[in-house]
Amino acid sequence: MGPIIGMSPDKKAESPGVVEERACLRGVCGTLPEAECAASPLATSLDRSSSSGDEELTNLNWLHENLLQNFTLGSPEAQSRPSPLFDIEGNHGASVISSAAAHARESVKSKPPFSFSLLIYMAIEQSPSKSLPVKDIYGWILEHFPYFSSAPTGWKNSVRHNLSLNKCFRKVERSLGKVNGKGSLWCVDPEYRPNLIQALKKQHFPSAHSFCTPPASPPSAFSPARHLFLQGCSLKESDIDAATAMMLLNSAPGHHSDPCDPDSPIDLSRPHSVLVSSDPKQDHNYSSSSRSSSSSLSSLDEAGCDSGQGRRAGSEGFHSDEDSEEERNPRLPSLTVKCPLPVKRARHESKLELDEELKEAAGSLLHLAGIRSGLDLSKRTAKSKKPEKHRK
DNA sequence: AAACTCGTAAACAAAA
DNA sequence: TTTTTGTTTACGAGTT
Repeated sequence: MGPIIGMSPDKKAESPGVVEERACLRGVCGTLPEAECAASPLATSLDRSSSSGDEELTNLNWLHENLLQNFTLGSPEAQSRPSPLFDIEGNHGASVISSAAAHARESVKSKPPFSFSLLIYMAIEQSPSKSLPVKDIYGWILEHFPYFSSAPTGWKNSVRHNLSLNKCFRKVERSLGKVNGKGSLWCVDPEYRPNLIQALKKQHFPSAHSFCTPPASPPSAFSPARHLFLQGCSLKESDIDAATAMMLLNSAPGHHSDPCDPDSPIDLSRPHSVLVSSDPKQDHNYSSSSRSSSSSLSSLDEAGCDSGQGRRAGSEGFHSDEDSEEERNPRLPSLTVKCPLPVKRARHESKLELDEELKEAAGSLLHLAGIRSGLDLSKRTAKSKKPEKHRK
């Protein structure tokens, strides 16, 4: 989706367009000491490009900081220290820095350039237990996206709506003994994590993706050819790749346990974790059959690991034991259904592929330090080229 | 033009 | 009883 779209008429005033899209920077700054935020070379890059209104770069900044710091360095101590990219560009004038910081402060009220599903995903992934109750998801979003603090409360409805309808999220009962609090915990279905990562990438750089990725290319987000191309022509996707890679690393085996997965820690060598389709239709998978979105799970379905049916046969959600849940999710404890052989082969190949991806991810991160100064600020995605008027 | 995604609103039920 | 949580349906708008 576009960064700031789908607003109802009453929200128009709250989505002042591209300029405020820079406020995504604020999402980061909200979690970092302001001085550090201001001193970020990314912020200075923003400042330098601000006159040209390169909102995409801003998005990049946001993604860069938010993902790299909040996700990868999500620990408090990590957040308290400078970004690993902090020194990339060396010193900049204090006025430039303060200007960027001021700009970030100005744009507190802009809507995040992420869909709710991605916001939820980020919230859950950032939690130590990789699961959150709805209330904490609200809290995380509010904390990192102050826009919502002043937004109409309907966004909470949207969050719940997403949790319910989006296959990427699964409901887990609170652990025994923890009776405090209402409702269940929500976690990211590891099966769909790659889709969300993919969505995260595509959310910002759809055109770059389509341009750089051959139609018949393997689903790897780090194809060597594309990677080389990107190094030559644009930093943007490599940024995203790096951020995504960090998320992948963050989800690497042993990194954390996943309440949704009895076999946690998550093993990215699982087919689900590497079956990253380039099909944008797989980014978000609402289970509602009324939206015909079951077809959007084609690759997973074809892998024999997903029934393609909504998970809601009633309101049992994740814990339904009456429907085809076992077929739908081979990772459930009671599961006996196994993926077909071709899928197993794909697992093995995918694991090798993943290793390569992780290696390249590290390369991308290193690469970031080297070519940031060579940013092609003139390159924009189709979406960012759109007239900056509000929709509707 | 059609299918799709996404955001939003709303109604409703269940649980705390 | 009120609030929160979860589900479902519907619709509009933008995108592909």
